[in-house]
Amino acid sequence: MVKYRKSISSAVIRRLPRYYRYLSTLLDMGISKISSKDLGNRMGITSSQVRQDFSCFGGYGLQGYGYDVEFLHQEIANILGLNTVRHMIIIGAGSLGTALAKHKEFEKKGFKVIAIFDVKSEIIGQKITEHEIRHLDTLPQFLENNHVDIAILTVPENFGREVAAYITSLGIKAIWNFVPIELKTPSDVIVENIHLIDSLMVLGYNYKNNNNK
Amino acid sequence: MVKYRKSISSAVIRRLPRYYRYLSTLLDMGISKISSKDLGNRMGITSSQVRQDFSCFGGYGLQGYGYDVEFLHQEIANILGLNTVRHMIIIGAGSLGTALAKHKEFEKKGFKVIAIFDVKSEIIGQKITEHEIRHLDTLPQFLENNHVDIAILTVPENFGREVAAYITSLGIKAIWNFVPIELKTPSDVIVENIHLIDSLMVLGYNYKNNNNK
DNA sequence: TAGATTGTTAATCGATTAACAATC
DNA sequence: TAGATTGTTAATCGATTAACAATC
Repeated sequence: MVKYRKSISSAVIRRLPRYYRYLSTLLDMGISKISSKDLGNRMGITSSQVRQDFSCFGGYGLQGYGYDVEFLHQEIANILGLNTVRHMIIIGAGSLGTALAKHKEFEKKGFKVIAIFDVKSEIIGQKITEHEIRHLDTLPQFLENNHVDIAILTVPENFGREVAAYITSLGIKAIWNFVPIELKTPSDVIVENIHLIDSLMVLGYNYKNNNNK
Repeated sequence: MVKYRKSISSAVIRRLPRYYRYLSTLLDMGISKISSKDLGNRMGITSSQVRQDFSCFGGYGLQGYGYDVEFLHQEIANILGLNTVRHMIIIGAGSLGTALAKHKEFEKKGFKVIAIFDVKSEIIGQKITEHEIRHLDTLPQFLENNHVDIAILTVPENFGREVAAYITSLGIKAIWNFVPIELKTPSDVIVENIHLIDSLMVLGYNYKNNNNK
């Protein structure tokens, strides 16, 4: 079991999925051990950073040898909680919400969509994959009968704040927010933003200024 | 006209869309001037950072007064190039590609989808919004007749590398990549990643560890 | 003018990189 | 054992924050 008391910097945490992806690839390639130098080279980061990052969690390597790929892969999965199934609901069954509902990769990593909500009466009852779109008014009742870990917020911009306030009032503790606004939530509610337009603007800037490398 | 020689750090650039959003809101509220202190408070950052950021581009404020909201808003739009229309093509007409094609907010900020490509013969010719899905084989010809700034990559994971290599070989210089892989591209090709699963894993981690604030 | 607030320089903080003793 | 490579401490680098003279 992994032990660590000091909180890990978010810079390190944001690199973990990337390590995880590279390690998955190595596994697929049948590579069973790797050094920090080799992994760093593949990922375009320094070996120091690789070792520094992993040592945050207690050190998974063997001096003179390197890291066991399968073990390291599994440990990162543990740290990220990929072995626990997380139940997600989607709020907003527009094209983006629908696309996320149809995305198969999330469930493979333990993130399972269990229901979809909207408020447009015309679409209530329609099916997306195996889920009928439910009316948002039925969410309180749904939460009584189902455990929900994460709400995916894909509502139109002008409803973002209101809906976020509503779902947090019902006890939702984690929001994956696709609405291009900053949500103000109680401090025990985790928000992770995907601000598509921000990302596109940064791309546009770098394209214009050729700021790549 | 804005002048600056030294390249601006990417930390600053990534904050610009956020400033832009806040300034849009202020404009909507009819607020015409704002101090770095007030703006910082609203955004949850220090006034120092606000001033430091804007001073990278030459300083837009007036001592003793603050910043003119409309002017600042316009200047950030200029820096980000939002006044220039960028032509985008979508490669991969799955649910995610389709959702992005239907998204109306991009065009409002100058990012216009002009064509959609895929390779599945069953869907070639089908319409998404006003665009017929074209076969990827017709891309070279399309590029001869149309200016394209940005390619949005929404193909399945196993085709990501191949398709990226193909489109860069055809002269594409900017890729908005939704495929959960690292693209290796020539140094004059800009890549901006949206790694949905990475973001979700970070959310899962913070949810588990309640690492929010 | 006096008060407010900028732009900028200096100080601090945190993250990355380098170095190396420990050890497999 | 000798060579390789870790985990960790120290040095460097960059980004954020604080301070303040300039000035509207």
